[in-house]
Amino acid sequence: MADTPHLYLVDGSAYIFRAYHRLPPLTDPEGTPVGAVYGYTTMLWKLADDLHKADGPTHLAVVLDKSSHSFRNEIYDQYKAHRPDPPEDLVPQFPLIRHATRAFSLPCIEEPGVEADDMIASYARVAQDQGWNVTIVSSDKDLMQLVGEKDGARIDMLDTMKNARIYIEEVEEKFGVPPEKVGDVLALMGDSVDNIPGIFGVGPKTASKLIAEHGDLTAALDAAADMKKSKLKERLLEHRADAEMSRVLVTLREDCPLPIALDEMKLEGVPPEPLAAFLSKHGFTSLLKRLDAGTGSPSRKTDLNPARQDTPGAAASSEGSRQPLPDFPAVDRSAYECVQTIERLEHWVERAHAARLVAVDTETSSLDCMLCDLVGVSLALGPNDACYIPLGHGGSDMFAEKPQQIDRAAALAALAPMLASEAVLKVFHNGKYDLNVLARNGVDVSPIDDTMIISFDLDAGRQLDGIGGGHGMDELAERHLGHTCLSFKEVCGTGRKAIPFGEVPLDKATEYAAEDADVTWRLYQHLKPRLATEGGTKIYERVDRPLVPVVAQMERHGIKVDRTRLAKLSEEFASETARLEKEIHQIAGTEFTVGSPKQLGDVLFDKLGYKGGKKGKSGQYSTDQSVLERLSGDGAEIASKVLEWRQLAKLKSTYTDALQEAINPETGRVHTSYSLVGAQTGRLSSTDPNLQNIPIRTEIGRQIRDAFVASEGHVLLAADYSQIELRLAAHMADVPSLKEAFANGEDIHARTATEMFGEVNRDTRGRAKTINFAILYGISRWGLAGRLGVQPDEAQAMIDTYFQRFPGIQKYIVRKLEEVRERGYSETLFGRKTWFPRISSKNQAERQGSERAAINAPIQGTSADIIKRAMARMMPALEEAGLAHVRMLLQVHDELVFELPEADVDAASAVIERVMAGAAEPAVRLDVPLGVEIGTGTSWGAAH
DNA sequence: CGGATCACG
DNA sequence: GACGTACGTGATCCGA
Repeated sequence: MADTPHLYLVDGSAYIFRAYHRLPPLTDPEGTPVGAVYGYTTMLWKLADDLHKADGPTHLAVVLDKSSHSFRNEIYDQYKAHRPDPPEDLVPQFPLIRHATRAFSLPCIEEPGVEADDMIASYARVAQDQGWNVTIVSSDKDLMQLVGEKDGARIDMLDTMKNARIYIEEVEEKFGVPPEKVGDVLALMGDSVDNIPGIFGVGPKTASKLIAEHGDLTAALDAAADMKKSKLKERLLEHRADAEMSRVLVTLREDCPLPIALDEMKLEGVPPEPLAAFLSKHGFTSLLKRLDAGTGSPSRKTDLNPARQDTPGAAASSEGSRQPLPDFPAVDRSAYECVQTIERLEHWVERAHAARLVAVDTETSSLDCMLCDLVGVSLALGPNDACYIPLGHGGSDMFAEKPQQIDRAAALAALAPMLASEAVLKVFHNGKYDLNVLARNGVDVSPIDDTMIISFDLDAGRQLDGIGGGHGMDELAERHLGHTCLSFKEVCGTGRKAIPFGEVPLDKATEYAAEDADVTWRLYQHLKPRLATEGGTKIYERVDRPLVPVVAQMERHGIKVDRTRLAKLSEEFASETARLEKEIHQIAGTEFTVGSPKQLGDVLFDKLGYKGGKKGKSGQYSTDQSVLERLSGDGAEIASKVLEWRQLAKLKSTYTDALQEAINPETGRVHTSYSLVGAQTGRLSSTDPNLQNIPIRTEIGRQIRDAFVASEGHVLLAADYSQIELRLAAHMADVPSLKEAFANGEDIHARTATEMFGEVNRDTRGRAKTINFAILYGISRWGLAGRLGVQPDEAQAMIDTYFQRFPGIQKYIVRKLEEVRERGYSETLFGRKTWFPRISSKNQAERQGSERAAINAPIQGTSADIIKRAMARMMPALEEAGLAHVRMLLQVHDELVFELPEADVDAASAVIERVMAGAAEPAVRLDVPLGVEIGTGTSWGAAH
């Protein structure tokens, strides 16, 4: 219905509180905190920009809380009584919210003595009664009471942070009752933030159950009398009055006087001048750019900007730390050159030498850099000053004429000296990929910089909800340059219609490929200076940058696997799983898919009637290992058979089958791909295939390690850091007794057991080990209790003892958390930052999760830094010792795997041990020695 | 495509 | 007995 008006009511006050806690603390050029305001501004922009879109606003108003006093205080003097003062750096942002609203020329409603919720309810109802649709921009649970439809006019809600519409189903999902009953549920459960009492001891679960069962609040309270004796019954009876008063407090007033008329909320367009002034005053440069670049302002009839997909969080986080941008012209793809003659190529190479800095990108026939063919190379020397050199286009149709392009070998020969020249810096985005492709084509590249890694070293962890915090080029272009890159899909299509890049016509290919180089060049100009101003230089230059060529080479080496052995294992696993499956079906008395947790749960707990089935939030019984082990312990034979089936099925599909598939036909080896930006803490991650999770913990799984073998005449050497994270914890938290234990080469878990329990035996050592790990991961009494199989208060006593024996640990945890809360990030000993945007979240689970991660990150991250430094130094050290032929193949977080001639084992072991043990120095002097354990064998399994 | 499960440090 | 319980990853399967 195009002509049905659609009113958007923005709950401004609630938004800024939420934005404040979810966005990083930014300041504008004058030093005023503006993080929440930035989020607010981007939200208004997006809303205003949706004018004329389906379901977008035709009318819009912002509603703010003017004062905290309302009719509710008359009813209940404790209403909102214990609310803490807003944080110091949020206070100056309140007036700015008004300024921002005015800058968009939007009406802003605030009435003394009336809460925003009531005002929103009143406007929503009036509009709905006129037949308008209404969207309330908020996620406040109180407002969910309003959701629904009347005479075809609909009220819904929009949570802009989650970009989610909230309609009847969503409300029912949250409360278990329809919107009109939400008030009854709220009245029972109360609200600690607003200090609404509800009924003590009743939370959302119980509340919604009671209302769903009895219909409404009064009925539920009445029913209490007939309940059987329980705590709940007592409480319902005793606190009935509280609940009834709460019911009034949570009821929204829908009859507030309306200060402005609905018609005045009509959204027609946003005049650009006041908005520009506001954006510029507060340093919101990316928005300002969009305003200038677009057709003027948001919500003009032409859709203003294609580059509007970043979330407030992501945009804000970079906005706040942004350098003033050199004034680059907008990307103009028509400016790019397609280089088709050797003369033109030589011209570009010459210019690259003169510029001494060139952004480079390669295009290939597939995403696997160990299998693909090189299809073209692009270069960029400045904004819009970029070219594409096609080298492998056409050819799928043998009869069609290939487009004109330089002979690949000739072109690479022309490029190679420049790519290898120490005098020309080559900038890539994810250079490891390009390095591998070029190396496979006989071209070495050095020196290089990498914008993906720079972004990671600056902004790891800064994203919220995994949105907008990645380090991919398209994402960074949006975030930092306000530019939308041509997508690969647009160029190559998708699904069955997809074509390889080599079949893309040259004009389109040039636009896509040269743009990538151009954007890389621009990102480099933007990100590189930030390293210096934001303290990222050390970690980038000393740790991550040198690692790129090293890891690239490891990937190219690959590792040999014994295909025959894997195939044999696959067969064994297959026949065993088949046998087990039959037995399982027999016991169950029905054929079902054993691999389906859902079906399995129904069989175990419904059909066979086993007790203790717990359903998770998906409404499905949990059938994980711990559950099955319990059932098996209780004598359920089917459970132990399923466990065995699962283990074998997992090993077969994930390892023995998949690893055979992963053997590269050209090299006969398996080449994983390491991500240098995969883990927030700075660890590497491994994919396609993941070689960092090859089984070792069970005997049957360990057979898979035996299939990783050395080539003829060689052995594999595995070098492990022993207990590196605990050693680092001892150093970083400065715990004398632990440091001493490591210095003396003691068994650290035994030492902990002595300190904690007074004696060492298998039991106390095991407990001590669990506690040691619990400390590294951030601890809760419940978590520890679960692991140790004791009661939470007993676990708490152990934690207390631990902290008493090692007071440095507790001080360290407190200090680190304070630091992260204040600065927003944690730091490793080598200066690697990990950001924790949720560290002060109001959501307890979210906040505590961040706290645990923040305690762990410096330790896990420092360990990652150390092994990375060892890796970067390893080959030069081996070469110096005349061991250049030793090949470093794998890294598994605290382990390095090498392949070498058997005769060199002793010499190489000495070098490897020395490099690994000394990897922290000289940058960091550790108070504990780094222990390294080395083993060798013809297989990886044997090397342990 | 998300959830459940399970492999590793 | 409200909330949800250890940190960091990636691959596979099922089922909507």
